[in-house]
Amino acid sequence: MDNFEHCLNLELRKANRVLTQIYDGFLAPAGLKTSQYSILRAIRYLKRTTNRDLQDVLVLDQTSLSRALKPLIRDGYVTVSAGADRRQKQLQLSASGKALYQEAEQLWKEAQSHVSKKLGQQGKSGLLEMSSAVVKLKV
Amino acid sequence: MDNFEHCLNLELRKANRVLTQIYDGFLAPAGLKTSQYSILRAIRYLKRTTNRDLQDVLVLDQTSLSRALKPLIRDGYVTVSAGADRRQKQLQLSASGKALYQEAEQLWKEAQSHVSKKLGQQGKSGLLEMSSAVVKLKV
DNA sequence: TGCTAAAATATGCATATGCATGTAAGTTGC
DNA sequence: GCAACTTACATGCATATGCATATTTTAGCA
Repeated sequence: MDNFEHCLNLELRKANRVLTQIYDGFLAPAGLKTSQYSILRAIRYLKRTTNRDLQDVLVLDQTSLSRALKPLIRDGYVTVSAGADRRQKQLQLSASGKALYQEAEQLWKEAQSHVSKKLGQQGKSGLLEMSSAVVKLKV
Repeated sequence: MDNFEHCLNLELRKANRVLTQIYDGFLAPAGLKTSQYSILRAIRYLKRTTNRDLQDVLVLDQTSLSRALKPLIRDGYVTVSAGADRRQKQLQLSASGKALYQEAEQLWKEAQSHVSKKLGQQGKSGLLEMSSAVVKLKV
C-alpha cells in the first residue's frame, strides 16, 4: 500500500500499540499495565484528586476513567472518600498503592530509558512535540 | 506535573485517543470506526487476504484481529472462504463492503484533510516519521 | 508411514475506550 | 423556596486489545 496516502490515525494507532506493548512488558513484573501505572502516577503527584481532575491530566473520557479506576480500587491501591461536595469522590493512593508505585516506577524508568535510547534524543522530543500538537486538536 | 519527565507512552496514548476520536467522528455517518475502516481499506487493496497477512499490515495481534473481523463478517461486509490450506480463511470485501468503503473513503478524506490542515505539513510528516520509527521498535 | 513440530485461527479472561444514558447532588433564577 | 439547569459519577452496550491457551491442519522427518 505504499502508493497510497497513509492514514494518520492508523499510523498513530500502530505506533501506540507497539509502544504500549513495550511499556507493558517492562511493567509486567509489577502486575501493572501502562494505563494503570499512569493513573497511579497522576494520583501520586496530585496527592488527592477526583475523577474530574484526572480526566484533564490523562486526556481520558469520564466513563473510561470511571471504569479504569475500578481494578485499582478493588485491589486496594486507591482509596475513595467523600468530599464536601458529595457528588465527588476523593481519590488517594493507599499505603500499598504507594509501595506498588515505587516498585513500578523503577520498571517504568527502565522502559523509558530503553525506548529513549532506541529513538534517540531527536526521536524522543519529536514524539513529545507531535503528541502535544495532536492533543491540542481536542475539541 | 510539568517538573517531571513525560512518559512517552502516556503522551502517545493521549494523542492516540484524541486523534481516534476525531477520525471516528468524521466516519460516524458511515457507521464505522477508524479501526474498522482500516481493516476494510487493507482488505480492499490486498483484494484477497488472510488474518495472517493483515497482522503485518495493521500491526495488530492475531487474536485482536480475529475478533475485530467478526462484526464486519457478521454484517456482511467481509466474506470468508476456505483456501487450499484449510487452516486459512480467505477474506474479501463483499459488494456491500465495497460500497461501504467507497462511502467511508470520502469521510476519511475529510478527516485526513481536516487534521492535515491543523497539523500543517511539518506536523503531518513528523507524525508519520515518528510513528514509523516507533513501529520499528516492535520486537 | 506415522509421530512430532509448526502454523493459522479461535476462545476465555481481563482490561481499555467511548457514546448514550441514568442517577444523585449542587446551583441558579424567579 | 422551588423548578430548571448543571455537574459528578456510574452503567448498558459495543468494540478494541493482547496474553495464555486450545483446536485444527499442514509440514517435516525418522
